[in-house]
Amino acid sequence: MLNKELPKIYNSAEHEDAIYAKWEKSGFFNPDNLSGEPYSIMMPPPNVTGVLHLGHALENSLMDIMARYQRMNGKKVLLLPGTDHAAVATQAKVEKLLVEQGLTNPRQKLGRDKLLEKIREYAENSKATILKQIKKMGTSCDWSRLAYTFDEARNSAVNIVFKKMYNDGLIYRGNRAVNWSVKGQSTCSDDELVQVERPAKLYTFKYAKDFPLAIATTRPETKLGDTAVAVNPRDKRYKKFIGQIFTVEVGAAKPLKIKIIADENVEVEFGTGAVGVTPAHSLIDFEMYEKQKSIGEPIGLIQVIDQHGQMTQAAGKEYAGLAVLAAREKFISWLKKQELLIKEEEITQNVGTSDRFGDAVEILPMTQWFVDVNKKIPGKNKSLKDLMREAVTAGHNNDLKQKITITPERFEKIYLNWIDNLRDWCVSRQIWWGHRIPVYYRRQEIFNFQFSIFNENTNLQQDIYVGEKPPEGDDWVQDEDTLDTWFSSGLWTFSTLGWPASAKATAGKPEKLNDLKTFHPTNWMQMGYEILFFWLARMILMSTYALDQIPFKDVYIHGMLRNELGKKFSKSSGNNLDPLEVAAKYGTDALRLSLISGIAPGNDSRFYEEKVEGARNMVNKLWNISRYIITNYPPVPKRHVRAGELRITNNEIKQKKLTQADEWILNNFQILVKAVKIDLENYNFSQAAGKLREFTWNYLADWYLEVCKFEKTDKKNEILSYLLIDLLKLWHPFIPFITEAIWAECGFKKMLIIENWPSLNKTINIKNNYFEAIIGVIKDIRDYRAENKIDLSKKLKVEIGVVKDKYNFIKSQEILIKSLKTGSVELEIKKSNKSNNEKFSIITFISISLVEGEVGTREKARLGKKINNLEKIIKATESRLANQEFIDKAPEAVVKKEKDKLTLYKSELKRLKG
RNA sequence: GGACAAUUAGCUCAGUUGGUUAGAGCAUCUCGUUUACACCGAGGGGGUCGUAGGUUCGAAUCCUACAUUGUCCACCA
Repeated sequence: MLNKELPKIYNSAEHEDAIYAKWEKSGFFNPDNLSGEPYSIMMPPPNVTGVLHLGHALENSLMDIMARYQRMNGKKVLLLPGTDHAAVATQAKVEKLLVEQGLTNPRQKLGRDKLLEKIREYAENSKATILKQIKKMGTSCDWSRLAYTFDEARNSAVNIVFKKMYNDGLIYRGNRAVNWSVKGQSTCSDDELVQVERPAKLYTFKYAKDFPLAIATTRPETKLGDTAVAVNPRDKRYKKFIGQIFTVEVGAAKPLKIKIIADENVEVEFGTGAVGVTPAHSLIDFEMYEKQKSIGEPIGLIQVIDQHGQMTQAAGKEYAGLAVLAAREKFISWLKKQELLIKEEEITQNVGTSDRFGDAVEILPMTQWFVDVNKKIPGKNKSLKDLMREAVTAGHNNDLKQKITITPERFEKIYLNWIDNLRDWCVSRQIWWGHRIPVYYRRQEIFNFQFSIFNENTNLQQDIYVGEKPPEGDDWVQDEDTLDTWFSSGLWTFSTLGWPASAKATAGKPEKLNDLKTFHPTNWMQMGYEILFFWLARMILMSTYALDQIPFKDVYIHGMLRNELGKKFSKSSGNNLDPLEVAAKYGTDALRLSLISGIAPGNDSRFYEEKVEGARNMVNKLWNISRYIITNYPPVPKRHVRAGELRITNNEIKQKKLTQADEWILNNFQILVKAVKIDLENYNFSQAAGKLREFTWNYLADWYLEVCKFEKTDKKNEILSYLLIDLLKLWHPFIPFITEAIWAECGFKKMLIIENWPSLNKTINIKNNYFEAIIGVIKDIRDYRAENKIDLSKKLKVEIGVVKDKYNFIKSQEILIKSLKTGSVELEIKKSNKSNNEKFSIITFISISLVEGEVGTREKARLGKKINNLEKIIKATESRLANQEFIDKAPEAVVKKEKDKLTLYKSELKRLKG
């Protein structure tokens, strides 16, 4: 009757939404309803710019596997969901949409408030979509703690950290060369640049006829702002010029004073060995400028390009107002006319472009807010860089318990290398969608600030207010700029847990006061390697600095998903696989399983529909196995046995209540339970799933269930129930929906999601099991039939020779050998008089009497091949054992194994030849 | 230019401290609709583990060099 209710094919669409609703209603997604040791994972908040893609689907699968596994292990699990306002990305996207709708300059036309309104509308919409999609993935997160990087609680955290950094002198407003997107009218951090290769012209020239050295550049127009030429101090050709100042007239507003300076980084061999230094328009040159200043040999700084990509007054009357390219042409034609141009060559060059707006960035000197990564933190004698470094090496505060481990290890090196090269982090952005910098100025000062191009002597200290809340009095104006989105994302592990504990965030929810204490540092964080620097680094920075704690203990780095050709999935190339469509077609479980199969930590993997198909088949196989067990072996609840409990006593085992097959499957199941635990704890998701698949399909379905059709014993019902129940638990983290659905079919009232993770059954400790040997016999017969093309209906006469003391045993397996898909077999079991001292071989020979004459030659060929192979191995093994060095140096166990193998193979050979 | 990875069956990938006939899934070929499952079952074929050296009793695994592919960083002024 039960089987009538269960269709042959598992229909995912029928179950998924209902099951998710049931889980949600149960309250088990919320750790407040769980007890035990806390375990927390913060979901990397997806941007509110789009929809769920395969990368998200992978991440959700990984996180949910861990969350469910830990929950079943009796932990108080928090998987905290959230979304990211993704400052630049979102504003850029909405502006683009508005432009497409015909609004030419959204910022100007709409103004701050109206544009923000539009962006908010878009973001909220997108947020709702993506959250719905996360639910669709089956992710077991606590929706009551849903967070957003741009809500009030997170804003308060941002302001407080900003203020703390400011007070510690780690955030400063400085005039530095920064990356500027003309199109986006905003700064970008170094990490936000995407390097694009493109052809360029390299011009070699002299500033003036009598200038002693030539320099090369791809940006001639910036040379109107040169203030120095750098040479290597060991360069014999130029050494004598170091320190000299040359005044040249190149058409700029004022004659340029070019100082020859020394810089170790200039390569003597490269080009002319001399570098024109333009501090205003090159990050490296700006560093030289700062260095010169610090050693008391200052050089000038002349800004010749403005924020709109046009030449400034400083570039000279001829150039002012010209676009960069026009200025370049003009300058080149001037050089030609003056006969100063020496060489012109085509090269390819990498240009930093804005990640979000797509234009090549200009380097401009600007007054911006920076996080100083090298300055010592007051009272710490360590810089932020040091904190970031220590957290993954010696441990935060040199405490190994506060050390972050990165899986796979190699990313640790990449991370440390990045930290070494880190410059001060420019955190201010000139876009509107983001946390506004919590800094306030007096009116007249903001006027100066905005229109001063560069004035080192501006001192605004007394007129600046930095704080969580706006200052009193109405003559204060807030800084127009917003913060880099990573500033708020960096706080994610603790800003989501009620830090800072403002009255509002915790009102009426006393238990939440403890969230931070309970769940921080978080236990596990997973992310793609592409945001290692953006995010991992910044979370470590923020958490160690603000909380004096690491943000998480373990980081798991996953690779990127690529399509079957190895290309990145991208919207523009139209090769996108929509995870939701795939889930609709094959089921969410199949999608999840396929995403985590065949992946190794940190490595990219390819994803294609066939993979999902395979996973779907696995899911369906499990469905049918369950269907069969539930139908034919009454479910355990009816027999008043607790889920997963197997009542087998040592006595029963001794009394042979268990058959060879029973022992074999129970043994292998113990091995599986152990292996899955180890794999999950080492984040080997793919391997754990692989082993589950192997057991379920190849052990349970292909052998044990088949055996059960012929071997009827009292214990079968209990064993099968035990196996099914615990197997469902093991599978649950990977394929939560179908396992929960089957669980309900079993008749359990309690949900699978909070069942206890299977533990090892200590009564099952069986040695000397020979079921593998039975399998060997059966396979031999099948193999023979198939190879010799003998019809299953035709009777096959098989003789099995068995050593004396195993005769009764093999006799007892007669029915299995005859029945297990071996076709029609007439079995004759013969006693061999040999004594049995061969551990491995209980069956010494099988001879199959031939039914038809022509089969003889086929069989001879088949045997010949086998014999050949065996002889080869025997020869190799013999020569290995003849090698004295092998005997002397290899471990005893290895030598013994070789010896055993040799005896085994020799007897096997004898059998085949005989 | 620097760093990191990958290179194993037609394809996609495993291979956990070096241990001896190198595994899986898909594809392919042969056979089979026997009431859990054709989203199935049984069986077969297919790899000198990128190349060349080295270490070792023993190497897909460790070392060196090279090749190819990919990624990241730095950038040529």
